[in-house]
Amino acid sequence: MARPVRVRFAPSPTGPLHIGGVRTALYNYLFARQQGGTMILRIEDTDQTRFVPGAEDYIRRSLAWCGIELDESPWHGGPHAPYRQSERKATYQALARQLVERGQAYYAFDTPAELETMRQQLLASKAEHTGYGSQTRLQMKNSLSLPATEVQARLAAGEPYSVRLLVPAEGEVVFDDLVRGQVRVQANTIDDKVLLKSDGMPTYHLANVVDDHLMEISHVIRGEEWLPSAPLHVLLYRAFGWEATRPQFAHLPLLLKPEGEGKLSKRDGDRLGFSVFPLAWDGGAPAPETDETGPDDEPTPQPTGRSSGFREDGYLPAALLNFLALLGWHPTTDQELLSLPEMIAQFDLSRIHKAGARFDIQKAKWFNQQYIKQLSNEELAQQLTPELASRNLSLPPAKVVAIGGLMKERITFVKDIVTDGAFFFEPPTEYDAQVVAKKWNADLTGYLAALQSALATVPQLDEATARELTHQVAEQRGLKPGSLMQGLRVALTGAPGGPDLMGIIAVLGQAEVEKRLGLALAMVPLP
RNA sequence: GCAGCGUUCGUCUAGGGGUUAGGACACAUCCCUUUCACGGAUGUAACACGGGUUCGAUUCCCGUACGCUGUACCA
Repeated sequence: MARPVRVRFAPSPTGPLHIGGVRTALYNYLFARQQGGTMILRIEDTDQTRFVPGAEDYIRRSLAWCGIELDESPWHGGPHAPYRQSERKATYQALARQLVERGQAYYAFDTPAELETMRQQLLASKAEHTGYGSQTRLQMKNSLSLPATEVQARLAAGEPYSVRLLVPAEGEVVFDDLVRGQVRVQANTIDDKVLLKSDGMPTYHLANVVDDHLMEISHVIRGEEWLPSAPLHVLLYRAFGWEATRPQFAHLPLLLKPEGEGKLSKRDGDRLGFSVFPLAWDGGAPAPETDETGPDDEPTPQPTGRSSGFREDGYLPAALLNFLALLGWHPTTDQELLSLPEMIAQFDLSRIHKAGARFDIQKAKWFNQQYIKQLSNEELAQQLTPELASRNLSLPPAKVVAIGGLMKERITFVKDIVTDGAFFFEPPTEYDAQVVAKKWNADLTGYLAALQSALATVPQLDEATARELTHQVAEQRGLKPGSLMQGLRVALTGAPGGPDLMGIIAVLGQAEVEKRLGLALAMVPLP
């Protein structure tokens, strides 16, 4: 029982890594780090027809961006290399053969067309069991139903065959899931699943069980979509005689659509305007999503091959991880802002929720806002600089830092500074109509004009002198500063609200303030 | 259809035989701010339904409904 914790994240390179996959990877990582265990990444690329170039590298870059570190992987290597299933083919074949020899599995010669025909017949006859199993296997073409000589002949002739698991006709499969507790299933409801495909590649079931065993995986933490096949996997461990070291299962709740029914899909992101991928993806057409090919589904729109990602949308990796971690798990306290080390310290498989979690992008935004607020002005400036550069805006570093400080508490994404704080970079093109109507009178224009000429009297315009000057000029004219400030703000920025006015003036600088005052004055519609 | 899993505010969730059922997002109001935001305070809002067990059930059991996942030589 006290065996070293070894967990794995095992994605298929069939397209960009889904955000649900990121959460699965995160939970594995949290558990591994907390237990002082090992985090392994294995590429499950046994379906050559769904292989997408670039997907594997996308997975690597995504996890790296998130800060999910791997101890063993195709890229890091490790004691159980290779970590790509396509490179482990011989192992699966040998083990599958072993199973056949021991009578735990058998050869099947049915063609896909024959299987389909049989399925239709069984469905039509309303048979109790429609799968390929104890009730039906003797009606099929396999080494159980065919004479041994014919089996040998077919094999010798090089006829394509698959290997299927011989599932016991009776009995119950029982196992403990760390999230769901005891799960029990009647063996006769489990199909004789294909283990080895006729192309010589293993199916997920075989490769997964074999690799988890060989790689000494202690805990299988994966999505709930695998729960129905877990009993089959238990049977496989049993057939191999690996029950004693079988990993413990933990099946995670699914990430659901924000509205409506079903798993979160790429379409939801497109429709509702958010990403479901960590990084932007432009590596060609993603493989069709398997969760969208059901017969009742509306036709899947042709994927554009291009999707935005959380990174490009402006999310900080720490915020994304925090948001994701709480979708299905909750610490013992009410604390919601959790750093990675805090999550590692508090993570607990037994506190994972059982029901699926709807994906609410609102909350993700809130997390991002919180994490931006925690950034120092310098850190924020560092993030802001490339954002500015991409829009051909350039400012002295000190001003970028100042702008960051001014805007930090009023943005959700760093790039919001460019839009919400556009006035930092160029004069307003229009002035808030309400304020103009209410506040732009002779008092104000006189004040603005006086302020404009007074600007030259101060050596430099920092926040303190700005405050001094703006108030002084008002008092000289017998006016209360308070009544003038919003007018001044609109004259300078065009907007009725925003960050501290004196801070804005300081960033703008003497020359720019004078220029904008002139601009505003020229606009004032006075009789 | 069959199998498995699930069901606490609109959403993420805490809790658990006796609670004013707690927190967060969102929403609303107020305070702070001569602005806006941040922050603070307050408010609206939930135990799917029906039986049982029990002095007492949202909590335990059974059933129903609903939902999800699976039911591929995809993962």
